[in-house]
Amino acid sequence: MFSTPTEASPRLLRIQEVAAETGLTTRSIRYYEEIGLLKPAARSEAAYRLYDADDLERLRFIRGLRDDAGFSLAEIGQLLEDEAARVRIRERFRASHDLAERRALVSDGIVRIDRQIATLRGKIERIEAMIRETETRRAHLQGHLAEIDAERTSTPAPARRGARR
Amino acid sequence: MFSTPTEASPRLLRIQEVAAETGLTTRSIRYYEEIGLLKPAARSEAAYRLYDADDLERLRFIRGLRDDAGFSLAEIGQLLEDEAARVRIRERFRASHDLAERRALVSDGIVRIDRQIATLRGKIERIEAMIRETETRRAHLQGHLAEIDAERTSTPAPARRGARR
DNA sequence: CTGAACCTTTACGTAAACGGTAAGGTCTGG
DNA sequence: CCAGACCTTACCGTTTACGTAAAGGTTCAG
Repeated sequence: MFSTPTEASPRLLRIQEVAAETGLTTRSIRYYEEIGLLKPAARSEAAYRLYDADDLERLRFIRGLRDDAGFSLAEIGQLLEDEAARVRIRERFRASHDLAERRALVSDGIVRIDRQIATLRGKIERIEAMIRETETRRAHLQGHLAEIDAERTSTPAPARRGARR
Repeated sequence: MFSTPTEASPRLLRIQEVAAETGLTTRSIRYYEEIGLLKPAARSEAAYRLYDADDLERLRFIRGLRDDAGFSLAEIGQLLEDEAARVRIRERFRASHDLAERRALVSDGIVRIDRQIATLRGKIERIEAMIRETETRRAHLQGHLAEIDAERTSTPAPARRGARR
């Protein structure tokens, strides 16, 4: 998001390279642009989409949220917030030589990242709650098993008609 | 899944009550049946779907997997495996008075639950990996911030033209 | 015994998240 | 200079996970 302007842009990738790099399809990448998840850093003279390292990172993050965390693209949009805002912020940062403003922009970025982390932690907690419930069911079955075993040791033969010792 | 036959079925619920109880819609519940996620424990004389406590539990679990964990219904189907198998197992359990067979069936149930827990843990690990990556990005921004602050203290005035001390 | 509130199946509609293809412009090696 | 491999927009098709409505049977309180 915030690359210092002293480090000149190393290289811009075209969509197919980005697809190979991120494991997404070109179609998905264009679709994500369509629904406002990200805009390529630039367009070539011939209107080719050109992506920078920030875009790559963002796309990998999107992919993780989709595949690993199981968020819908709508949720991802909320998590990453408005792409328009991102573009504005990025441009303001690159344009600004005012250290105070830069500091504020970077500081803001940290706040947003913290929100993302909190959201991910929330998801983990929900899944952990499910695990606890599942473990309760497991314990229940364990108890059941013990019960059966008790009955078996007291009446080891294939006992017909409930003999409780 | 394994309710002892001595405890008589307390009550069977119709689809709308189940919907209220689980927070699903009747449509979803019927749809889950359609794609083989669960079959109601019984049908009334008039072919009304009738659900027991096991079904409720399963539906709540499905809902958790869908909403909290973000699994697709296909993935949920795999996780819970074939509903046909579930029905078979349930019936074999209810029919069997052979303690050895019962024990085996219950024991099998525990194995399946353990697999479910492992899958959920896997999901948590993937999300934790994402958190770690996000924290790396956060650290990067933090560094950037410190850098700016260093520059600001060395040249407190709105310094034009990079003065590194 | 009737009407309101359930239920059934069947079927068509829809939003999300893409896949595929057409029609055309661009770029690069031989 | 041109073939092959890129890229563009545009549009239609598909799967998933339901929503919604139609046409009819069931249940129960009054």
